[in-house]
Amino acid sequence: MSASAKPTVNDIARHAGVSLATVDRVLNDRPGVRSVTIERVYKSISELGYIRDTAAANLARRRVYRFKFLIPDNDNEFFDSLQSQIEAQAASLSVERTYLESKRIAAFDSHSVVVALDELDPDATDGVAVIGPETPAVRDAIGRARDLGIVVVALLSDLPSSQRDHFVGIDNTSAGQTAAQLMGRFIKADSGSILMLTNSRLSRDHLERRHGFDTVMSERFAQFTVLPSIEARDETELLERSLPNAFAAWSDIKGIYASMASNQSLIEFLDKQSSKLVVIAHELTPLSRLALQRGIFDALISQDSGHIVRSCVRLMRATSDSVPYNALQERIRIEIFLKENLPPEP
Amino acid sequence: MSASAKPTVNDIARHAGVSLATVDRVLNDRPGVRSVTIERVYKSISELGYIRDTAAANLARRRVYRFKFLIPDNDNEFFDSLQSQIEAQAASLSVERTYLESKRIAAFDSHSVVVALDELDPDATDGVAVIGPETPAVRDAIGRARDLGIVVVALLSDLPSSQRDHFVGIDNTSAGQTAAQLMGRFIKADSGSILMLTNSRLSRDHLERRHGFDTVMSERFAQFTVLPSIEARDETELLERSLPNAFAAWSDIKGIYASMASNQSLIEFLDKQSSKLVVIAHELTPLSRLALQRGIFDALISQDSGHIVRSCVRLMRATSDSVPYNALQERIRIEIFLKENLPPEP
DNA sequence: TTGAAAGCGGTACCAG
DNA sequence: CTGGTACCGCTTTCAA
Repeated sequence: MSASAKPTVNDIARHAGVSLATVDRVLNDRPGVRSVTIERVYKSISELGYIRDTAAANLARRRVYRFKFLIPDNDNEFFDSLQSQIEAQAASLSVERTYLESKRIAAFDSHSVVVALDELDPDATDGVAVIGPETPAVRDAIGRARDLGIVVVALLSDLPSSQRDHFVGIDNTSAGQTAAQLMGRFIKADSGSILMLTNSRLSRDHLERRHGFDTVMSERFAQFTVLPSIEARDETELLERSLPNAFAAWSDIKGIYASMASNQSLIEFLDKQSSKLVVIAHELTPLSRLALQRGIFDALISQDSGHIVRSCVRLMRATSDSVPYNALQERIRIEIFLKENLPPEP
Repeated sequence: MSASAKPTVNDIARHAGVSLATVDRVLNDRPGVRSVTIERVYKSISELGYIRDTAAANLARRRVYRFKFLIPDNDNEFFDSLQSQIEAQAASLSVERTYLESKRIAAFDSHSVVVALDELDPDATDGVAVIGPETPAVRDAIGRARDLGIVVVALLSDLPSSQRDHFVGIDNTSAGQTAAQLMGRFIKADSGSILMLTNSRLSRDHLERRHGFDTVMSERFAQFTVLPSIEARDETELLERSLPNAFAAWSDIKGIYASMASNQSLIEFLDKQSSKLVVIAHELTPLSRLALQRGIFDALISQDSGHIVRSCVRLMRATSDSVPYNALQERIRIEIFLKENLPPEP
């Protein structure tokens, strides 16, 4: 492979005996070129091994990317961390002509997602990343956005029934299985029941986590009973009613799997609890980090919000330019944190 | 913040009442500008909030980056995966005028690292990432390379006594602690001993892992005895001598912590072993993945080779241009893999 | 259907 | 010390 100077558009123009403008037309398959000429240009391209310099192209084109993130506005530390990632990355991305904006929308509310999607100005929006429930209304709104040429990414919770361009988030079934494996091995007792907590029983990610958890528990740790999920849409509810009720109803609770991402009231409850339970929660946040360090939580299943935002951006850019992307790099890992491998505080 | 068009060099030239060339001189602090003028330009820069467009600058400058990776040539799946990552990323990075090269050097050999470093052509090398032992000779060679203007990154195993510009890899003490936590909780027995396996007792990363492991085991799981590390520089040795010897000498081995990254012979040995042990190994590779899936291994402590190579490149580029970088993004995570959260095969 | 030429945001050489 | 100007690799009018 002759590592000599990479060929440029000028080189292929010369080689093909056409002008720069024609090469550009072919490159961007714009109309107005005879097919013979097109052929000739393509031949030169492959003969010289031309690769387009996207940086130069974007410079000349003064291309900008405008992306929007739609995030539920409920009290959830993980959403907050996502939002602050968006803000932090927006600063450095603006140098690359990429503009990020985030908007909080009413949580657990299909309608507000629809409204937000419909409000998008297709002339000022290249892509949108949305966290939302899997309802027909949302599905249709996504369809409308895409028809307008907006790239749509389903964030955290997949929306496979819609025509979203990508899903960015973890495989929640595997996350549930991972939690179960840890739970089963961490509990020392020979039997007992396990409580599962969630925000909304309606969201797909919860369903998947629950399902994954149940599968592994019943296959490998059948000595334990997994109780029905407790749903608490808001924190107070969880603390004041659901948790005490559960512990009153079942006396042999040995572990808690908290699949939601707001752990405030759970931690408060556990602090008052005398017996040590195995607790596995989701997402690394300031609160959960502290709980892990204090030994209140035993493990955390998490996903990297920085990586998630970067992935969204790369995918939206690539899709918007219809260029390929590195699928491997965009796969969000299911991270496990113990006290010992907690990354240093940011 | 007026999100209006970003100011360019032309804007500051006009604003400061000087020419483009002068602005450029100030920007790249080249000599030949009166300090009054410099002041004036800086004033305009900050008043207009100018941010340099690196893509455009690199285009004009025809800047290329040439980086080299020095990797031990012993039989180690993780090094292989690192090398294939380098090759894979080289392809896509060449578009960004970044050229990656990797070279395998004699393993466990301080001298060959020194030779490889001294052979570097400073006119054709912007940076080097090196995996090597922490010896005075290596330290001095790194010093020489840096004096020649080459950016040096210590890879996987830190070389803090040298003047390396960066360390890219995990915190190995924490990795050892993490392994211990899992080991202690996964073993069901109330006592027994734990075997620790390593490649070379001389490398810093091993020492750190061992130390981390010991700390947590003695603090939290004192009911178990951690045996002295077994060092096996090559695979055959481990399989044919060390392992059988160890099991002959200690009958109560309940777990194995394999801190090296070549697991072939360990797996072969375990396959013949009747009693089920808790086995924790390092690095996700084809072999270790299979062992985890088959239940031969219980957990894997790992680091992402793709991330590592990307980090090296970003750090070398930034350092070579003396521009800032995002330290958070460059922190390599200590990943834990169970069968359940194994990423899909590449 | 094609080409010439003027940029995009910077850099760097050559005069003055 | 400072300014003019020709690029870098690619895109995009405007004419022909």
